[in-house]
Amino acid sequence: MASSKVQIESNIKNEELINVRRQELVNAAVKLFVKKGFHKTTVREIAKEFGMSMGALYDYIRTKEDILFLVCDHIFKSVSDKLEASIKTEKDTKEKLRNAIRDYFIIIDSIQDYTLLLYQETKSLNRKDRNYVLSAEMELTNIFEKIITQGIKEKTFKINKRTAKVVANNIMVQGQMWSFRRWVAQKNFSLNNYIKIQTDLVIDSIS
Amino acid sequence: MASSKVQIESNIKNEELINVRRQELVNAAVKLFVKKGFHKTTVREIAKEFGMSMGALYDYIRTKEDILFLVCDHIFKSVSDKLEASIKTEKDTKEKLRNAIRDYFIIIDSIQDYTLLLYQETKSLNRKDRNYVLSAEMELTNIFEKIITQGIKEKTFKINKRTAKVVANNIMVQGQMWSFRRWVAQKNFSLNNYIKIQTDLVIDSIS
Amino acid sequence: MASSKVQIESNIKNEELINVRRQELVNAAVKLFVKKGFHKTTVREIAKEFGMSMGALYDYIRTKEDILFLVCDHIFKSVSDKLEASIKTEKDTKEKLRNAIRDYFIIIDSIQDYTLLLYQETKSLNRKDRNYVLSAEMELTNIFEKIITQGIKEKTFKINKRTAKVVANNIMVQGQMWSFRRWVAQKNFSLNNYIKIQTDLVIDSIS
Amino acid sequence: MASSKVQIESNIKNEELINVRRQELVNAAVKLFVKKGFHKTTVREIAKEFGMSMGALYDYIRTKEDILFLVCDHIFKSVSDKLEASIKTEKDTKEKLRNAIRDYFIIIDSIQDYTLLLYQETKSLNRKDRNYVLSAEMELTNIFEKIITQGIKEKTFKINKRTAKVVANNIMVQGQMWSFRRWVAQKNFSLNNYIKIQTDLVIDSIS
DNA sequence: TATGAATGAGACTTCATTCAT
DNA sequence: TATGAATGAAGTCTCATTCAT
Repeated sequence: MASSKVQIESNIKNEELINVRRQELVNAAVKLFVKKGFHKTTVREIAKEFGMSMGALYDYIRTKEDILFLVCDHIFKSVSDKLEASIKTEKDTKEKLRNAIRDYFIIIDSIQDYTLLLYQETKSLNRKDRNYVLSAEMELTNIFEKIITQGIKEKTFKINKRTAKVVANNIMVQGQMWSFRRWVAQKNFSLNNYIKIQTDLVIDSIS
Repeated sequence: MASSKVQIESNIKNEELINVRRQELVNAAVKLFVKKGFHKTTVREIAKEFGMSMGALYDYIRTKEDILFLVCDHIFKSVSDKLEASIKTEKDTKEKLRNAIRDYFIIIDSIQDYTLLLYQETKSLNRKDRNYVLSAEMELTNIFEKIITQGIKEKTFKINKRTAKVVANNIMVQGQMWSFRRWVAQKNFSLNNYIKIQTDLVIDSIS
Repeated sequence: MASSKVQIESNIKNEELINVRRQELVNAAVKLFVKKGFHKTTVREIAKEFGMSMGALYDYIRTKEDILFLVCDHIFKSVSDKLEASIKTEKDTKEKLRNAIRDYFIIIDSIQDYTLLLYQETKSLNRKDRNYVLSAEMELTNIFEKIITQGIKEKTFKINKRTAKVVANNIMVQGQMWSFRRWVAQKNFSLNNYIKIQTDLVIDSIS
Repeated sequence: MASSKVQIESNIKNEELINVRRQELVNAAVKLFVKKGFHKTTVREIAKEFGMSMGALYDYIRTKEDILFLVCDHIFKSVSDKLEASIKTEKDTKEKLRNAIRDYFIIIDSIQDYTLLLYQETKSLNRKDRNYVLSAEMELTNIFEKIITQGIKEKTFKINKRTAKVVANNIMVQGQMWSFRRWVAQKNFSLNNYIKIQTDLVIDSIS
């Protein structure tokens, strides 16, 4: 997996404790960020949800922005881990793509609040952290691109390589669309429905 | 056009003056919002860019959020007006869809900073204003949906009506993708290139 | 006099108001700094003594350190203005030096709390501001050095130029001593007494 | 020697351990205080430099201020011990004064950072500790006063007793001047130079 | 005796909004 | 109608000190 070790400084020496507490912190923060957005959530609220004092919270991070980064990193890893696991299966390429799309959409659906958060607050990160998140996103996109490229080699898909890149990106945003256009997508379709329609459209457009 | 008259209260009686000033205000604000985001832009900065005092600014709005709404409304109307104009031409349906997609993508490209802004800051609006913007967005989507639906009737497109809705939404987000995934889209493709690839994919998937 | 215009940014546009308010601010701050020192005085306390809200206070300065600088600048100017005025009189050189020492010591005595403050808190300034204050101090020292140097030329004083520099500095610190060693100086001597003794010692050592 | 036993409470029973550790503590703290000043140095930093945990540190002191007191006390004793040792020699009085001044200036020079610290941070001590340091300072001054007084009795020096007190204090501050006006003193003179000039001035003024 | 995670009060600073002029 | 000084609540972050282990 990606996992270039996140480096956020901490006053705490016990590394294991850092990991445990940061996980708790992410859980606390995500709940609030989803509800109110990053800017309207105060550190005090996060500390309260975190169940510790403000001082203790700041033993695990340096700035409020660090919390957002931890959250973004966590969300990305959730998707990434699950998707990579699902890819491992042996299937013919077209089937593999169908499955990848399906699994990806299901993952997105299961964490849709997070997805929304990820795409709305990324811009609040500093340059370095934002780049980290973007490159993480790109890794995900590459998974789809690779499958399609393989299909091209096998003559399963009749598009060129550049188009493959566009299609891979389309799949990504169509997944995200399920979250951030939920007012139209989820009002009109069941998840299975939506998956079937989108998958067919994609396959049709490249076969 | 859409334009259910925006209702933001003002101290000023002269309606024409209100409109002129608000347009200036939008221009000032948009520049700053694009650069720094809504939350990190201060009202003082807006007033300065606006070229008036804080007091004067507050004669035209009630809260900072009102400014965001004016901006969002303005952006949406820009897109909407231009797109509706482009639709008016008499062509066969497939050509009409191609043209609509092309024009839409070109509009998006010409105001890509605004697009980004629209999709990142909408959540900072209050419920009422957010719904207004969302419904405006839906109107736009409907333009594409209608063309496709007509194509279905004419047997030009061989998909069903429900799929038409998905395709229309896909077109919308693929246009937006040009802005908010610019780091990959615009790095790899020219606008014309991108338009051609996406249009072909769409047409292929529904023909 | 010195008065290289102090440049501290302000939100306020009316320059005269800035000057008036900053003078009030200095008066408020000095009282507290003298009593509790710079670090132990809170901005809130200063605002209260200042008689305005914290927000208003921060319209006239940028950081707490700016307040310290304004105070230091004000103290220095008080001494400098008064001393330069006293030098203007026409007298023979030895008498001129006696008078300058006397006036300087009297000034120091009249603002001894400030003197103490100046020499204890200067280090809390940033590099630029500290240098400004130090060079202001040096200007003062130069006044004495010049008188002595003139006496040397006139053969009134029989020391060399390098020693003159030391003597000028000695006069400076002996004046300051009246403040920061007050527990011994002021316990044992009246101001007039102290002035006479120190002046005689200086004159004796260079005549 | 002076050394009215310093009384700072400790959790530790083993007195010898206390002394050893406190000496280490002083060494750690002095380095930081000199660099950043008392207020800007955190207890955490001291503990780190000290090489122990925060808890351990607090076994040897009660408050942060205690550390400052230990440091001040240590500095004073360094000067005091060395100076008293140098006085013991048998010489005629004038020579004895010359030697005492020389030795004092040399000591000051060797610990000039400490000197600076002592005179800038003393005010941060509580009343009791501050008085202790001041009286320690006075003991030092007395050394000079006694030599001069003896010279008066022997008719070597032709000033009165009250003036002797002033001269003794002048010597003290002229030594300190070498540190806290170093930007002018040490830029223009070598230590030997400075000592010679100041000593001659003093001797001339009282002979 | 030693560790270091945790506390919590309080510090500095910002900024949307108001209102006397 | 316009100005801009003033408000004051709230935000982020720090740090001396404690205490369970």
